[in-house]
Amino acid sequence: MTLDVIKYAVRTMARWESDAEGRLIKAAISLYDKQGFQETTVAQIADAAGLTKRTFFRYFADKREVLFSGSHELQDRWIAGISAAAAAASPMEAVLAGLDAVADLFADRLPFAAVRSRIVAANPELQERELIKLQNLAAAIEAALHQRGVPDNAAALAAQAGIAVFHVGFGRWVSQRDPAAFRPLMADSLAELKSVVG
Amino acid sequence: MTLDVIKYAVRTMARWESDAEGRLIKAAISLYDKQGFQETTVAQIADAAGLTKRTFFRYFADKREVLFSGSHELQDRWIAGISAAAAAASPMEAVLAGLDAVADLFADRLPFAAVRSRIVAANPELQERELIKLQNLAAAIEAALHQRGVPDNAAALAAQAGIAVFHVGFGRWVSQRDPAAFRPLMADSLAELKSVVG
DNA sequence: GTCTATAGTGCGATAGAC
DNA sequence: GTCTATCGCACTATAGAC
Repeated sequence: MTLDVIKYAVRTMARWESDAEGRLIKAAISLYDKQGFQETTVAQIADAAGLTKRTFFRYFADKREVLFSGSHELQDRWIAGISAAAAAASPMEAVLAGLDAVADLFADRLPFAAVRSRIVAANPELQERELIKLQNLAAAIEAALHQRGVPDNAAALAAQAGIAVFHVGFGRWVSQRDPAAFRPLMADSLAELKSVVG
Repeated sequence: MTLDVIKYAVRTMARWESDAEGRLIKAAISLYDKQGFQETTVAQIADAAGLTKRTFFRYFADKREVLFSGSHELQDRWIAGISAAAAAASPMEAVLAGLDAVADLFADRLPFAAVRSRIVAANPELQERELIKLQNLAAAIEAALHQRGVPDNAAALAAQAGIAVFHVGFGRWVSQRDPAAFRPLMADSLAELKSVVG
């Protein structure tokens, strides 16, 4: 199955450049960073990627979504981490197992994440999208906790607490230089949460 | 100065119906609820309020903002509650003093809030706007804590924790019938947060 | 209040692989 | 001929400029 996909990619490379989606993402980030999000048109992005506007919208529902293609994988890993947590783990322990499971995802992406964060920070529209992605993640976490038998309120609050730890920790991570600081910064963020609510 | 304003209001009441903003809000909510947010045009709202499209945009930056006119007052009260908290109060205690201070704001608005919540829940665009308003509130809380001498990390996490409690508690409040349940539901939400992170 | 530029959509056409 | 990725074009809606 995987082999077929690779074969197909190689074969089609002659006709169409491969990885249209990846090229669109790269072009978009580069342009958003260079000249601003609002100032960049979809036509410019498509052009830079050697594609057309119509193709851009085949991959992304709108101009913002191109910066959030990774959110699915983030969510999948987090949920998988929760499912893999020991049955005896508390709701919060399960949520933190999910957070630990996503750390590897970011190990080699600090430079990318930093640029992306700058772009998002400069644009309210993008911040809105980022927040709803985090809320979707929270909802998925809540559902995963439900499946472990965690009651409504506990699931909702544990999910929100997990997202708060991630959100704050992530902000710290992209503001510094060490890619490996991801887990320690998340641990700091969690410790601080425990300290303030405790 | 104040007298001039009153004179002006009285004079203009004859020519124009008073409280244009309030009429626009009522008209918008009624139409959004009846026929959907996307399906409602700004022209329809203005028409129902006996005003023009141009006037709508003088009061609200866009079609969504009309549902968030109360956010400023919410933020002001919350911040005032924090500032009024005892100097000896912990960061989280200060945040909760702010939360307590906003309770009165909602005492007589449960029917309105319930309709509004239904509208927002049915619309991703509106959810995005709601989330960024909550994040702005979190940022304001964080700043208020800073001013009390609370260090960065603690301020950020206490603010996020407060918003999480409010967000979950508010969702429960609009799902039931008792307007007076606001404070008890917030207390439940807080207790659950303490339980899961503790 | 009119005009322009752009976001975003619907639908059919095309280019190439099988 | 069938399938898929991409393109072309015409269209609506709207935000912003004048």
